[in-house]
Amino acid sequence: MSRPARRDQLLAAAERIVRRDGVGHLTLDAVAVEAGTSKGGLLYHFISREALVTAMVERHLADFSATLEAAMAADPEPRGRWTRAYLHATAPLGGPSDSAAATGLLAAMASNPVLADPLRERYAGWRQQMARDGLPEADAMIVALAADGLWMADLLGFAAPTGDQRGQILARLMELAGSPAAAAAVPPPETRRAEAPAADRRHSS
Amino acid sequence: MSRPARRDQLLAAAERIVRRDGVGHLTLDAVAVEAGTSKGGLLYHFISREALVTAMVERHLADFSATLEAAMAADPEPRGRWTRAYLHATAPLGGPSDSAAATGLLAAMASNPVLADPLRERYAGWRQQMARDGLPEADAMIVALAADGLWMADLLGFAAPTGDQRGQILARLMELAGSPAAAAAVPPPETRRAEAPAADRRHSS
DNA sequence: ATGACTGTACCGTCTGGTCGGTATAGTAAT
DNA sequence: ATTACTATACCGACCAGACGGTACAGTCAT
Repeated sequence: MSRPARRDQLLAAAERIVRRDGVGHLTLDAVAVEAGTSKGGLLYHFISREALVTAMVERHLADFSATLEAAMAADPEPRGRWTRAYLHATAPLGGPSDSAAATGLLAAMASNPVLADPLRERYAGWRQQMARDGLPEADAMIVALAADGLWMADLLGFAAPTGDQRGQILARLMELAGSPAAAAAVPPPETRRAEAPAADRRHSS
Repeated sequence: MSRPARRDQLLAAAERIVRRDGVGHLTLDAVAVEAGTSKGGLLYHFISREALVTAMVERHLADFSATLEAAMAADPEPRGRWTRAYLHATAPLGGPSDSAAATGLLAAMASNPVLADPLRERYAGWRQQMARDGLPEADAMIVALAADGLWMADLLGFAAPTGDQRGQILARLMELAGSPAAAAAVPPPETRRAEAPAADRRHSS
């Protein structure tokens, strides 16, 4: 198997473990078993546990950046474009993004907070971009912060709004982010009939 | 030393470790040393590591509830009172609450996500109260989510806005939460021409 | 003396990491 | 085609230390 493909498999296994069992269970053995390989095999691709966690952070960062830039490119209106893209990438309509999510961040914070530094730097950069987005600064920040809050609620299972309510919140945030279409994009509550109850995934363990 | 006082010291030590070194370093030995006692002494007060983490969660919950209720009692205007109190308790003006913070939540999520269930239940209850707060639901939710986002930024060190900018954001959130005073506190954008660059704002409340 | 509390030695288990070895594929000289 | 050699990918036994937890012997105010 090709080297990058194998690395991806291992990273995916690590993410699955964090999501399913919690950061505390992210051990080399567990990752190896989850990926269907051996600890030796795992350590061949990542020379240490720290290297694995670092790679998880990087992967998460790359995923997020890609989503962000795609959303930017798809938005014709320059004013508030960045803020809307951030909202879209952080808190998508359909609930928690099934992909990398924040497992890397969690893993980093648990073992060594310094490993999350690349993320912190990026974040600081994003904040600066947001200041030049043509929106009242407080409004843009509120949209970003609310997106973060929603993301956290998704991640931790803290009564994250779903379905109809989530749609309304996101529409209102889009409005704050200067989207003229947003107000019209979501019809008033009366028109919208009860949606599918948005994949209720209460994890038990 | 009295029993509850000692317990508090031990919990405080545990919190310090989580904040400083990350959840992964929250071991019985480390907590005992940090608190200036021995593992035996620690285990006398908390029969197991799990009991310690549970107590951390409970402490955090109690702290937060107390702050919340105090803010509620101090607010004469019923409309949006709850939302404003939540904002105040979650994201105080002066930056991250120096007290328990969320270390308990982090510790729980790392070792066993189920331990955070009491928090989840409370949270669900709060959300219900928010729905009966007399505010447009989406607005109330956005305030709460932004508060959560700010709290997270404080906790993880993710470019959390400080000083002047933080003040403006909180004022705008108060406005969204229906506070009539908030709108007056911060003049509209037109009036606010190029402001003094964050002249270290000492928190008044 | 009693009971609340603390210190210390220890146990079994788990964890990150090392290390010697194996299997396979490719290359190139004969 | 055979042989010899090399590089890559992977395996799994093993180790030293850390971990949660137990047992028990103090200590000290009442």
